[in-house]
Amino acid sequence: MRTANRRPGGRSAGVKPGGRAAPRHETTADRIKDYILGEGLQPGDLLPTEAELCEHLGVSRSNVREAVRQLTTLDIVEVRHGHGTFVGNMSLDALVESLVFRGVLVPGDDLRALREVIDLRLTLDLAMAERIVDAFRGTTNPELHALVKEMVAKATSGSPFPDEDRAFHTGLLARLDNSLVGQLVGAFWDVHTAVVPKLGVSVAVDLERTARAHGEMLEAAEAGDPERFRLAVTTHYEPIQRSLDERAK
Amino acid sequence: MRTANRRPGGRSAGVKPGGRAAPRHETTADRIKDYILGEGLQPGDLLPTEAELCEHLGVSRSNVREAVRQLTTLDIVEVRHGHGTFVGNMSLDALVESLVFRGVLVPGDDLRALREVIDLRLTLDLAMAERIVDAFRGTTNPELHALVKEMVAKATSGSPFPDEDRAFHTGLLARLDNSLVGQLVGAFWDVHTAVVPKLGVSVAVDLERTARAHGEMLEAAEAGDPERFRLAVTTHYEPIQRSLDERAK
DNA sequence: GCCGATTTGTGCGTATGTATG
DNA sequence: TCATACATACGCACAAATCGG
Repeated sequence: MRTANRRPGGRSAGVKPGGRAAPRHETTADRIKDYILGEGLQPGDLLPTEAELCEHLGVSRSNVREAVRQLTTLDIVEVRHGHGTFVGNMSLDALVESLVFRGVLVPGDDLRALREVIDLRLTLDLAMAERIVDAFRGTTNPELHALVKEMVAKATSGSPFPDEDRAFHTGLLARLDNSLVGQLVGAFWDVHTAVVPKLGVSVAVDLERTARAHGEMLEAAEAGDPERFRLAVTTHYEPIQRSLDERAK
Repeated sequence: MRTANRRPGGRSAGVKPGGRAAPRHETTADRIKDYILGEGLQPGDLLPTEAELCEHLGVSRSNVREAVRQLTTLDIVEVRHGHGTFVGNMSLDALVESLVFRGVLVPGDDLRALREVIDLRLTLDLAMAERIVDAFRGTTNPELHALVKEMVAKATSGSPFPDEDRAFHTGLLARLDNSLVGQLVGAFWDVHTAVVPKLGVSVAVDLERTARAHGEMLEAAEAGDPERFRLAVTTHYEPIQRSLDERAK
């Protein structure tokens, strides 16, 4: 089922072909986006104050505030209290927040959304295996090895290592010519870490095995062996998937 | 005109451990989300009016409106003018809008974001090949065949077929046990169709070849042949990818 | 088809907290 | 410390849209 009449890309004019009227704050948001594009502003650049935007766009403060709020949600703009409004970094935080809420909303199967997210991470890691090993073949990556070492150390002491885990996976995908994949996987990882505590479930995993699988992935990539890399990826996801499967039934 | 101005003598919530203050509308949005979860509301259910939310949450209407605007952007709630506020259908429209804007923002390489999106669609279609053919093996799917027929007919007459194309791909992935994949691919498709006109590029593709590749994908899936399916997928994306590569040069 | 009740959309004035100089 | 600029927040009045009688 698809959302019938929605206009994801936005529109500069106030009406759409169907004849339906668009709320003013929607068009105001689009006009602010057009302003950013027209001025060629980049992430971090300063935007006009709300008052200036009101005058420039000919709308009220309430209107620009709601438009700015919408753009803030999408990380297209970023507001700092008492300082000003800036162009945002275009992160995928909106996707994260959306998926997190859906993950805790689904009533019947609490873990379905979480399983789907992890399944998608596994799928992408496997699908990118060739490209990753091609990018890492014959290279040395001290920063990634340091992350693995840190993860192993924390695993042996029984403490989790969420930050290193995320940095490792995004570090692997950062070498690709497709930056969207890395950002998506990072977003899915954020969904994972945000949903788990909200569900009140303790997903116990084999920390040491997970940590060592990271090292195996990195070595396989540097050795240029796609098959070994895929095997390490599968091993890496085994603990968390088994933990979820046990809880599901 | 002094009216009841609540004094924040005791802040109930709104401060984060770091000491930094959290904007009120952020906490208001979270409280609305908590209300939805607490009441067990499902997509389409009616929410209290803005006035009732103001009273219930103890904040002003402006604040409620900004919070609702944020939730509207994420498709967590849906507002209908003069009717009411409802729980949204949790689509990935926010992701679409975010990616579309980023796609047109990148200054140097206009088509990079578009190429990444299409590359990701291709990757997901290929990665899901086994599961798709497993789901379709030995089945008959008149509605998908009808879509293919429609696409071929439009292709021979020289007209594009965006709606049928999208419906076909999401229809294939709808059979999977992972609904997130289908929604993601649909979102990427929307990004594609929204970005192309904004960039002012006419991505000329071989319509007939694309249309026939859809039929080949469906038949391969029904025949239970993953390799044939993957080949059809690759053929399907060839025209658009070549068109993009030529433009990128 | 009109009317009125309900609900969201918009504009405006004002007060407050915060960062900068 | 004070002054200025700005974002944040509140409250009200009116406009526009929707639905039911």
